[in-house]
Amino acid sequence: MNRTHNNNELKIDYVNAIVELKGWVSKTRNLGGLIFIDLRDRYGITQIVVSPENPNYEKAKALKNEFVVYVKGIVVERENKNLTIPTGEIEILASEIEIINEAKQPPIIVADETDALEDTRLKFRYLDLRRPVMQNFLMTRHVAMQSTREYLNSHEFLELETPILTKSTPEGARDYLVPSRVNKGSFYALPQSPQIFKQLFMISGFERYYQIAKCFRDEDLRADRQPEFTQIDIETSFLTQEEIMAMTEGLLVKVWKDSINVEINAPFDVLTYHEAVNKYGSDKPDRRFGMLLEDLSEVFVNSEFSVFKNTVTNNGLVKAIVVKDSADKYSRKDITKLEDFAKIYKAKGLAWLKYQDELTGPIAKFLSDDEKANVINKVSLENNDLILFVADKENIVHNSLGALRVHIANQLDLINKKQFDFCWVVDWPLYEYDEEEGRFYAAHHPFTAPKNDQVDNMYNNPRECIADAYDVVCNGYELGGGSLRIYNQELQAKMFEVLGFTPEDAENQFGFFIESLKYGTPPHGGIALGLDRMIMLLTNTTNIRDVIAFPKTTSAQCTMTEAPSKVSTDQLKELGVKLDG
RNA sequence: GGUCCAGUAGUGUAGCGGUUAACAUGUCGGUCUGUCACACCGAAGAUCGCGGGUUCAAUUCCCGUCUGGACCGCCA
Repeated sequence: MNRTHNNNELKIDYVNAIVELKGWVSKTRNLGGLIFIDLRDRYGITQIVVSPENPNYEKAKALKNEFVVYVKGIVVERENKNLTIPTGEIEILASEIEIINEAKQPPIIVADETDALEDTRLKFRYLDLRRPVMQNFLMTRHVAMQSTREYLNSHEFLELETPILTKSTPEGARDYLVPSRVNKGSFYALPQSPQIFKQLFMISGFERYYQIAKCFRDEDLRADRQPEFTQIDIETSFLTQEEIMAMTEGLLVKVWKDSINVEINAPFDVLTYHEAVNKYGSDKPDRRFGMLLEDLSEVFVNSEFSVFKNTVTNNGLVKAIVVKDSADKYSRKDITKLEDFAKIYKAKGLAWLKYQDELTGPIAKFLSDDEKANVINKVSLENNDLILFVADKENIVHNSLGALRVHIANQLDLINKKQFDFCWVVDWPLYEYDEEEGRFYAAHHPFTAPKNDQVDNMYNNPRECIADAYDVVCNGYELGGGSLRIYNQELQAKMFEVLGFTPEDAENQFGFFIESLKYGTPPHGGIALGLDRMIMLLTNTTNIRDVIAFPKTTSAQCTMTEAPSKVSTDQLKELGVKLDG
């Protein structure tokens, strides 16, 4: 009782073959006399037909959705063909039907167009994953992973593993902690990324490493963020930034080709961090549409309009985006909604003008004729354009206008959803300054090297110091990021010093690593690509849960297993852990 | 930590200060030999998330809470 074919295999040239199939009952259509059964497996659907004179007729009548069945029969050409499925020209005249297993009525419709909400789908994920769309997402994931391995293997990379139980570090995301039974009071941390280990592989002389690595970060979730996620983690010795970027491009070209048969063009455009932020208001710009940020600060230095003028004189910026040919599409009420949207990003307000023969809008009366002419000129305003201004501190201007730009592009359907726009964002600042804590943080991570000519800036002028760091961006998603690493022990120690570590702190947290740098460390660098986001792009979904087999909800729970869950007091006692209340 | 949206038969939605709580789909029964979202006829199926309050009366209004989702903060 084995199967001879899968349910997507049998075409017109199999007519008269005796075949045996297995699968799930996807749908039955009982016409009173004739019964049609759609038999589904992961490959596709085959139609079974049973007529009243067939000895299996009663059995066929009893079949319900999601029963697992075995069918033996002869392939025949259909009277009425269904050309929308690959097997639609044939059907199986059943000579034997065996119910392998029955099924309860499923809580969700097992078909591409399910009617269930995500809540229900996640609770019955094993049924949700029977749906062909979901199977395709995970199959694409499989192909992308194998394609990645093929590419990296053929470029002399070694797939090496690193520990899941490792050491907590204070920098970066919150750690998931695992109590140690053998060492009561001590904790392992799950890795946020294998960063230090992959650098140690370089020190060990492996030269080219990769790992499809699970990473864990105990931070709040988003549509594109899960607490455990997968990175394609790569590290190389002796390569330049340009070489690493070219290698990454080659990988992405192959993955896109193998997974969805799309040719993407390499090399990708390269933007500096400053260009990206200034033009797009984002360090991960979506370049599939225009509406770039325009700096109009100079126009308003001496303006009568005090809101703009004061912002400029207080080191803020006045920037704007122009929504082409859309003044008539946005009512005052609509613009108020846009303003509310901008306020989410801390903008104090959203000023606007419409150009309909002349500039109109609430702020028009505050602007001189010169200023109006300057605005029109500077951003090449045309009739029926809408211009939206944010005047604020630099990062607020960029954040709010950057988000608004994407928001409006979605509203007006300006984005070609079939397009893949890749670019690199390079020359990142080495540090970020935290106003509240009055200290510098590593913008990337504390092992990122400053550019060669920036070593002095590292401690003399940290705000301006540029790193050898690069992000690869696709359609507004940060697909991956990497850097050349510090391979000089003194420089690494200096880095910790600028970050506010005492020598003792540095020794406690990273002593083994600083020590390792002393034994002949090759220049090295790498990149990590977010596999889940990559699959989102490949499958054109906007929900990371769709491309992860068993994901968590936004409150970091699994509704199916109900993890996380309480544990027994015995278990806690064994670990030496006491609960607070 | 914060803001916003949602929670009503198995599933997805509608609805309303007083209802026999509606529709679709699924389920069950019936008719039907070429369907492929089969069609048609009929039936069953609801603690209106949970707790409290207002009211003569709450599924409906208010407060709290839980769950799901989107976003801000957070994510070296």
